[in-house]
Amino acid sequence: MSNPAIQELVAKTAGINTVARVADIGITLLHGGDFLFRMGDTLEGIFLVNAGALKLFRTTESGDQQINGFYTQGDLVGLDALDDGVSRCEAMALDTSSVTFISWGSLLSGKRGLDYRDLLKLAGKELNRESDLALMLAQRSAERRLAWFLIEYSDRLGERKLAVDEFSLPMTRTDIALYLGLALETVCRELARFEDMGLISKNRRRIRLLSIDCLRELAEGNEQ
Amino acid sequence: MSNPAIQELVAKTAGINTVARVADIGITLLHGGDFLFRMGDTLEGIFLVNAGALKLFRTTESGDQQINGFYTQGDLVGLDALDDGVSRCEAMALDTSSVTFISWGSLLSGKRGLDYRDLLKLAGKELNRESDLALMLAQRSAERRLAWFLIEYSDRLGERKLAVDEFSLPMTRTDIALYLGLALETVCRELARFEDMGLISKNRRRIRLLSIDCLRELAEGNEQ
DNA sequence: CGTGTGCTTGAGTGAGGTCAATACCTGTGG
DNA sequence: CCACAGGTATTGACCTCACTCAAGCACACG
Repeated sequence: MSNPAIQELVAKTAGINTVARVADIGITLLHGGDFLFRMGDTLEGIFLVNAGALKLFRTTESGDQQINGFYTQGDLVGLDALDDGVSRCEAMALDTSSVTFISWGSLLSGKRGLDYRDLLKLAGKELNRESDLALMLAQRSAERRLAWFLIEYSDRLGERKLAVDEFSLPMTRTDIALYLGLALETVCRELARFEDMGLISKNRRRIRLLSIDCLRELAEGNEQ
Repeated sequence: MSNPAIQELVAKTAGINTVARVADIGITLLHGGDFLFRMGDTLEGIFLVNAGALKLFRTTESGDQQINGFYTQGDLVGLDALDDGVSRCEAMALDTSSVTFISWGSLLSGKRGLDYRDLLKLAGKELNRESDLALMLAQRSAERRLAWFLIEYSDRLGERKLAVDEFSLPMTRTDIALYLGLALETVCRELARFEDMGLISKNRRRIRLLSIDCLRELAEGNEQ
């Protein structure tokens, strides 16, 4: 998140994550499995993730779920209710997480140094993110999808100045599979293949990228 | 060209169809295959589609393209540049089409009775649309994707008070395939199967939906 | 008329899904 | 400290659906 106003906001709220809910500043603490909001909820603002990780997903009538994205520190969640104020998604904590609620009013009052232009930019970023996901899902190869997933995750860590080549994934293999539109077994197998090829090493959620360049090539669909 | 609305439009704008953009009225006339904008173009506003049809797509480095959506009369195109003003997509006319350019300034000046809230709502709508697409692409079944495509197209015609059960598709089978992440042959075969099942009748681009309810069931993933 | 572009249909194949068995890791209670 | 349970991850065997390659058809246009 390159916006300095948001960076400042993250900095200000760092370290308050032991309080369950601090009404005056709008901080909420969630545990793994807790919902931040459900489908059909009316959202009066957006949530800034201070720590932890959330997944945003939709459930179809036939019961299967599609994960729209994973959100970690510095990300803003809740833009999907921009249309009519009602969320069509559910947001669930993957882990112990802390989020700050920011009402539309407060966001646009100028007190935070943000205006509707920034909000529009954020919406544009989110739009591009969804569009990227759709682009990827339309490519069939499981290898490519998974390489893309790892690279995207790594890149987003890089934006936060965290290590890009070694990290712990906050989500289960099932979540990855739902995100990428694959079977969970395929995710396991593909990861195992990457390990055999010397591209990564892994131990459960702990991942080390041994050849980011090569993974990036795979993600972009270039042969070799 | 049998569509009377388009014929009228062509008559009205006769003689200016070699001009890429008529600045004073902001109307652009496009022919099938013309680009409205390309990847990397800076967009100073959005485009309202008056008539015809456009496809919005992205091309990857490896050359394959993913179609993000089809836009017809009443749709707004160009929100994908909301982030930094630069489009990551290409917009191409599928057919003889007319679009009106609306600059950000003019859009937000209030002259058109719109403000940034409306724009945010539009962005939200677009976000949901992309999200729907991603949701669908993550479902593997070709049958379901195609049923969803037909229903979505029909619903959008309904929003414009047009016939929902009989229409001409403006795009080729290849475009449908790229949109849905399928092979073009699969699109043909699946359509043929729908015809065998008595759900539709078709003749090239001309489609008649014989059982919308049944198609909707298929699209939503409910069995039978 | 031929030629091009888009559409349809067939045959064969392989990537990825499904089902099933096993291993691993963490927490709980005896 | 060990036994057990439940959630998570891995691996194997099998099979299906959709992709690829290929050929033929239909319509539009010069």
